[in-house]
Formats: sequence, C-alpha cells, structure tokens
Amino acid sequence: MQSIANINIFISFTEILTQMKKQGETTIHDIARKLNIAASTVSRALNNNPIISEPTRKLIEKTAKEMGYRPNTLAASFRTKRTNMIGVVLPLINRHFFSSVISGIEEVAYSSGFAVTISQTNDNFEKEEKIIQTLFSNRVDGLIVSIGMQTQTFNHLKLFSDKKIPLVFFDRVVEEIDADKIVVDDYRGGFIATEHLIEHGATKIAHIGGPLNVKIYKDRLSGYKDAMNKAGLPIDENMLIHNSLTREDGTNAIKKLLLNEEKPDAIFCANDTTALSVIIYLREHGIKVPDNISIVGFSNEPFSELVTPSISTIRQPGFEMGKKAAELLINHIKQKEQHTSSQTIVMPTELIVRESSGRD
Amino acid sequence: MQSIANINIFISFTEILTQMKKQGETTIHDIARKLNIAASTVSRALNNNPIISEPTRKLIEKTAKEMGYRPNTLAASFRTKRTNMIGVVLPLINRHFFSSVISGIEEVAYSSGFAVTISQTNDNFEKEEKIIQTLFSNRVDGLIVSIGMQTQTFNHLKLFSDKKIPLVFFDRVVEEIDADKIVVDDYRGGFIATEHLIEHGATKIAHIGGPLNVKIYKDRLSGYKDAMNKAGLPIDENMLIHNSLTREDGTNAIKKLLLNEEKPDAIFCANDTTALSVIIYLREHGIKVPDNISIVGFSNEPFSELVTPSISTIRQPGFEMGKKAAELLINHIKQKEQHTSSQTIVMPTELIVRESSGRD
DNA sequence: TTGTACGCGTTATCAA
DNA sequence: TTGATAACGCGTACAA
Repeated sequence: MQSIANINIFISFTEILTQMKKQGETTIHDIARKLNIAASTVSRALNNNPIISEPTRKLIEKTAKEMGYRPNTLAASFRTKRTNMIGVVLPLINRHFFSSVISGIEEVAYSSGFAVTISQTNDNFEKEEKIIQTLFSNRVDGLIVSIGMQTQTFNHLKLFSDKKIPLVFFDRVVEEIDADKIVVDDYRGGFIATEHLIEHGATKIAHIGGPLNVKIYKDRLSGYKDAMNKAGLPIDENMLIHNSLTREDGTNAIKKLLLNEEKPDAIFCANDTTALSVIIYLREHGIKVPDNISIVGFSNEPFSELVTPSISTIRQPGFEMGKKAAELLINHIKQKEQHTSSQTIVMPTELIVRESSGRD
Repeated sequence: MQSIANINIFISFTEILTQMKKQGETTIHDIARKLNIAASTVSRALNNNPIISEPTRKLIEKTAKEMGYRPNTLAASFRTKRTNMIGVVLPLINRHFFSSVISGIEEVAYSSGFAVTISQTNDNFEKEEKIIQTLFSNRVDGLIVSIGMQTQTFNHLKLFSDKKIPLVFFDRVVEEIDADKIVVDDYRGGFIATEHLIEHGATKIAHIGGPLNVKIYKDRLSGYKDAMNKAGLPIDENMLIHNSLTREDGTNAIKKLLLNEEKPDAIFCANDTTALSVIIYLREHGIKVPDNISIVGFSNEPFSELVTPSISTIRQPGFEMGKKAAELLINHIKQKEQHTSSQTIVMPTELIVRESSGRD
C-alpha cells in the first residue's frame, strides 16, 4: 500500500518537473528518464530501428503516446540535414493547370512521406528570387519550379543546381540549367491548333503569344509558324502579338489586330485567358465567333467549356505532370549519390474542339 | 611580394579546408575564423544587432557575401523556436475564393517577413489531421485554417489552441474552439439571395446546401429560412437537400428536386459549383433558366459570370479576408504574451444579380 | 563593443 | 541490444 502511494507521488512529481521545465513539450529525454533508459534508445525505437527489441519498442511507443510526445521535426531536420519537405514554386496557384499540377505533386509526395510547401511568384521576379532564397535557407530537400514570365536570369536557381539539390522544372522550364524537366509538347500543341484552324478554312491566322524568353511560348509560336508554312500560308508580322497573356493583354491584342489593314479570320491564343477576353470583346462588338473569326486557346482551363461560345483549346495533363515531377524529384532525393544525367519528359498535348472554332 | 603570396596561400588553404569539411556550406564560424573574431559577433552583425559597431558590421557583411554565406534557418529556428513560417490549411486551392484568400495572406505575410506554407486537405479528414500534425511538428509559428466538410472532431486543432499557438479560422470555422475567426455574413448572404428570388416572383424555392456540421452552411440555410418566413412562404422539407456541393452532387440534387410532386420555381445553391451543374442539367433538359427556374449561387467564382446564363451569386471578399486573417495571426504571434480575447470578424456579403435570376 | 560558454532536441558513432 | 557522448549551427546570458 505504502509503496504504491510512493510510486504515485514519484510519478506526479516528475510530471510536475517536466511541465515546469518544458512548457508542455515532451522530448525523448523525458521519456528516457521516465523509463530509466537512454535517450538514444528512445530515438531508435520511435524511428522503428530494427535493432531495438520488440518489447522495449512497444513500451517506449506506449509511454510516448501517454506522455503526449510529439517529435520535434525541426531538431531532427537540423541534425540530419533532411527536412522531408519539397518546395513548389509557380507563378499562380489560381489557375486550373497549376493547381492540377500541385494536386499531382501532393499525391505522390504525401504517399512518400514528404511535405509540400507551395509558393506563388505572381510572375514577379523579385518575389521569385526571395521565395527561392527562403526555401533554400529552410533547407527543402528539393524544388519543383515553373518560372515567371519576367525571369531572365537564373542565379537564384543555380543556387540549387550548383549545390546538387534536386531540382525539377515543369512547364516553364529553364533551358540553361541542367535539371530534369517535365513539359508538354508545346510545339506540337501550337502546330495542331493552327492546322485545325487552317483545315476549317482560315488563311489569315493571328497569334497572341507570351514572352519569347519563355520556352513554351517560343515553341507554341514555332508550331504555329510551321503549320502556316506547311500550308503555304504567309506569316504576317502584324498578325503576331506578344504580351503577358493576362485578360487585359488579350483585350488590347484583339483591339490592335482589328486595326490591321487585313483582319484575321482566326486567332491562335497561347492561353485560354486571352482567348476568353478576345471572345468577350468580339461578342461585345458584334463580331461572330466562329463565323467571322475562329479561336483556339491553350490549357483547357475549366471556364473554356463553360463560356459561350465554348473555347477550342489544347489539353495539358497537369495532374500527371505533377505526379511525374514529384516522382522524379523524390527519386533524386533518395539516391542522391549517383547523379543520373538529367532527362526531359515530354507529355502529349491534345486538341479539344469546341464551338469557338466551329464545332458542329 | 612574398607576404602577399603567403596571404594568398593562406586564404586558399582555409577555403579548401572549409570546402572539405562542410561540403560547401559556409557558417558563421567560418566567417569568424576568417576574420579572427567570435562567432557571436558575426551572428549579431548579421542580425543587425545595433550593439555591433558600424565598421565591424560592414566588414562582416562584406565577408559573408564574399564567402557565399547563407543563413541556416533550420538551425536558427531550432534555437529560437520560431520558424517565421505560417501554415495555411484549406480544403482546395483550386477555387477562386480560396486562392484569393491565399493571395491576401501572402501579401501580408511576406511584407512582415513570414513565409507561408500552403496545404490542401481535399475535404479529407485524415489528410487534414496529418497535415496539421506535420505543421505542428515543423513548428509553424501560427496557423490559418478553413476546415473540411467531413471534419467533426477537433483534437488536431486543439493541439494548437491548447498550446497557445496562434490560430485563426476563416470561412469554415470551428465554433467549439476559442480562436480568431474571419467569416462572411453567411446568414445575410442566404437571406438576401432568397429574398431576391422571392422579389422576382418565386414562391417554391429549393435550397441545395452543404453539411450542417459546417457553420457557414447552417447559416446560409438560416438566412434562407428566415427570408421564406418573412415572406410568409412555407418551407417544404422536400425542397431542402444537403450534400458536399460538388459538381456531381449538384446534378444529383436537381434530378431529385425535379422528381418532387411540386417542382421548384427557384433554387438557392450554397455554392457556385452546384449552381453551375444545375444550370447545365436544366439546359440539357430544355428547362429555361431563369424563365422556368431561377438560380442564385454563392461565392462569385469567376466562371459564374462566364457561363450562359451567367449566375447570380453572393460575393465574398476573399482577398480581404486573407489579409485580415494574416494580420490577426501575425499580431498574435508578435505579442504572444497578452492573450487578448479572441474576436470574430464578419465581412459583408453582396448580391450580384446576373442572368440566372432574371437580370434584364 | 566584443568574447566565452552553453544549450536547444535529435541522431550518429562508438563502446559496452 | 542498449548506453554514453558528441555533434549539428545558431542565439544569448554573462563576463570582460
């Protein structure tokens, strides 16, 4: 009887001590002290190190749970130099394509025990630099990046590639840096979009494209040009406009195109956002789509099938790209030693024909 | 001449040592050694501690830059127990409302020197639990949360509130937990939406709502009921449907409503997604919106103004909510001592009338 | 104004 | 199989 009472007193006393000292955070040392074993044993048990005997492991796990132990990832990361965290940096999360990519990344990452931290640059170079610096300082294990439209220098990204921290680009990639890349076949996307317009009888096809320092827009333009050439159609410089592809840019672009001597009878837009603003502008000015002007966009944003007329576009498999990017990155993280030569994965693009280019 | 050579040799020697030892990561100790000063001085200088004299600070900053020093945030966070990181947990980033909130949070956070880590739960309770555990283990300084539809227990969130780690809810809040909350006036939103339908002559108004364990959906329903009562209209239980408000749920809901003896002449949908699927379903079945059935949605997703007919809806100021949430959270983080009693901020809702409810 | 010495919680190395 | 101890990089009393 008495000894039991003593034990109880002892237990509550240590508990009070623990609470006083740590402000509520139990550490492996607290567990070790309570069980009269070494902290290293606790650490090993909690990390499922097979060297620990089954009974001790059970006991430690039980005690840890009772004491409300929560591992301090910060301390562990500090010690091991591995954070189990991967950074995702992209221009804008509020785009269906990008958030699909994120979902793909997350699916793979979570099932592999990695956390994901997402940041958006808003296509602002300074913000992109700062975010990537922060991510580096936070010692993410790897980075998945789609660069901004303004980005023309890459020192902030070389920080990662130089230090051999795994880096994977997707969509808007940096050609100058040796790293894995996941892209869609933008060239072919541009080609089939333009060819489709030609097949529907268009001859004066304009192109609203993005900045040419970004590879995807260069490729989409090349596809457009080759399709035009193949059909023997001339390429009129007045029919080519390059901007940042915002809603406003689209409106300005169509205004400008309509001022041309020769008006376009079709437009291949490098994204759905500009396709949308073009359609809205034309609708407001009584120009019929697709009867007077046919339109094809790019990316298959959800709104493209909802607007009237619905927008013909090029599908990009965002979710799959995200999954692939995460798989590649995590592979690299896990087998850091053998730096396998970097690869570029090209995913297929697909034309979706809707009303804006004359689906019957 | 000779001494200069010596210096050069000395410099490159230490550099080789550094590289050999650290695999390329310069620490404050390396800087200290190079300058023959104490590491603590370097630390203080780099943290702009005013106690350091101007010349030493300049010198240290210059040397740090030359040596390519990058602070190890992990070590600093571990030491100070502050990560300068705030976690954002929400159901789905791919919703305009949510990504607007994120942008608002980011704007405030970045300008206050906080990084933001975003995670989506996909309305999956297990994922939400795991994410929040991870965020806790990673010792984020604070958390901004909008809970999932399935979430009915809150131990994972109490983890934060119990330990007095700043916590702010937005939109889908937890009433049972004492924390700051940012919501819109969902009750009034439901009320004005319904009243608007009544004013346009509807008398048999259905409601497609979310799960009632989530306060916002309860409030929107209350608003609906009170508007009906005020107009002396009966509330028919067959006109009330509750589900998870996905696109598919919306289709199922309208199917069910059309099976009723008494068909609705208007529907107040608790989000735009269900409003959209209802409209598409009705269009496909030759039922005219708004002539036969008027529709009002909720949230003002971008597609709601693009679809034909465009969707009348309730605007929620997502960006402002995000800013406010971040401000509140960061305030709490900075003055952790005085636990000011928690407040609930209610932002206004606004009706946007479009074609689906008979705008002329 | 600067230096000394210590500790944060964990993992890794070595010894028992 | 377990224990003792050092180390990770930084910030901070305290001393000088």
